[in-house]
Amino acid sequence: MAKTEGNINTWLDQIHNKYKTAVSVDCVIFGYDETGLKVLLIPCDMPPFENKLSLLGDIVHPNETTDQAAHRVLYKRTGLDDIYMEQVQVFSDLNRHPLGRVITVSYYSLIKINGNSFMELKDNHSLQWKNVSEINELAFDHKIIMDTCLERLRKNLREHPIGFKLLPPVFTLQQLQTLYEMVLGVELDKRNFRRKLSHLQILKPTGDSQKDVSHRPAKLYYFDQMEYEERNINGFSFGL
Amino acid sequence: MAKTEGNINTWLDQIHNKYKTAVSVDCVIFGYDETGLKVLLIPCDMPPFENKLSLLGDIVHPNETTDQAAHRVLYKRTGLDDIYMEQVQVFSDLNRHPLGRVITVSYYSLIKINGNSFMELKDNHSLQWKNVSEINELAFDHKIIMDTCLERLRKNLREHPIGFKLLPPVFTLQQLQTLYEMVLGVELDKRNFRRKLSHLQILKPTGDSQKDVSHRPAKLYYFDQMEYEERNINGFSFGL
DNA sequence: GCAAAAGTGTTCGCTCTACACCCATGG
DNA sequence: CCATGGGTGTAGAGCGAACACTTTTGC
Repeated sequence: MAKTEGNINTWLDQIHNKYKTAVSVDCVIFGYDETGLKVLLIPCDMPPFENKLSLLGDIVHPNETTDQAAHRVLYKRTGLDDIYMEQVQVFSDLNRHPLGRVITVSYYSLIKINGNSFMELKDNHSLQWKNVSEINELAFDHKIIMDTCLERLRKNLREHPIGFKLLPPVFTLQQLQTLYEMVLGVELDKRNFRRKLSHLQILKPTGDSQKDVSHRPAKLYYFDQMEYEERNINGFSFGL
Repeated sequence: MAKTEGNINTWLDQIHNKYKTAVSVDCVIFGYDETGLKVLLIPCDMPPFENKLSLLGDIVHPNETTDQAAHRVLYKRTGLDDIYMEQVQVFSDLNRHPLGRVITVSYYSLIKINGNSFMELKDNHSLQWKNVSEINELAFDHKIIMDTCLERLRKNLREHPIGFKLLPPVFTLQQLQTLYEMVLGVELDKRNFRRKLSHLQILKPTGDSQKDVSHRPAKLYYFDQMEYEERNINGFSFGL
């Protein structure tokens, strides 16, 4: 795009001087294990929040979109790319950041805690997974951001097949049901849950079963993305 | 919030110098009349888009949130406040604005075209309503923004009772049905539509009927917001 | 053989869908 | 009395909810 006329070209300069605003992204990185839904947090070193935890975020660089910034933050901290991410909402309260005007774009992402060894790979000595239910306060307005993203996650979990993104590539039906129950905070009927999934035809058995369990071993399944996309051109509802 | 340490305080200054970014809002203002769903547009005077129409937008001021900026834009152009508005999505492509980096937050709002006399009241000589179906291109990336907001509107129209916000305060069931059909692009069964609304119990008859029509006059209804809020603590689906 | 979790069918009520005729008014 | 849109009921199919017992494995 051409930057043409000089007098128009002063426009952005004026804006930068008059309206000093920084733009950041904040990532609510959800993970899941058998103890519940977790969020990846880091200690905050900025006054007055020195003793609080905060979400992972950064200023948006001049040569990247906010989506790219969010992926960059995630990659830098975890070494993971190709991760499901969704833009949620802008937070722009005037005093949300102690150092001045920072408008932030929030994202949530879903990653598999187990099966990813990033915990050892990156400079994440201070990163920690914290159970969502145990998070009472965070630095800045990050608690509100987290709650907003959690609501969005719950809504999307009911409308789209994204729950699998929190589980290992191969899982049992019971694991999947427990995930839904924990994230949505509801109890589900085992038979109804299985019938619904079986009807959707988006899970495929691997042929394998659990090993080394002291009870009847459960069959293992994987989510068939191709099958889903062919079958659900116009989306569907989980209706859970 | 305290701006404390000097060395930390330089942080935002550095950011402003290094990451020159402006933040704007763009409003997709939907209106509706019997000819269809419309969007309020204004001619663009910025090269290279001089002959195109654009959405209504503005830079976010230092003393306002993006929500407030969106309401300000709407009020300044139409004289209307207390209007339904919803934040939709951030657009941040690097070259979306010819004068430099402008990250924009998109909103849509719903207003009643008839029954509002703002067309004469404000400096809107150049504002125009344009049918959504007739909009093929807009300045900047505004067509994409409009399409995104339209999708969001359609989704919300199915999940929440917001259709009334596009109609006069008092309307017939046929008007309401036609609105749904036009915005969603589907045909609805008259009897099923009426049964569903009657079951929801959120429309109340005014007791009046249409006047001066050369056929049986239709009863007039209004949307009872209070009734809805009491009845639907956890929301509901229109399921259309 | 016992503990522990896996796996499996049926009934009931509700909601969605499809569909056709009489009614009230103005001219 | 005719033209125009307003207004109404019913039957069938599909979906969600509730509910209990048998199976397979490890120890």
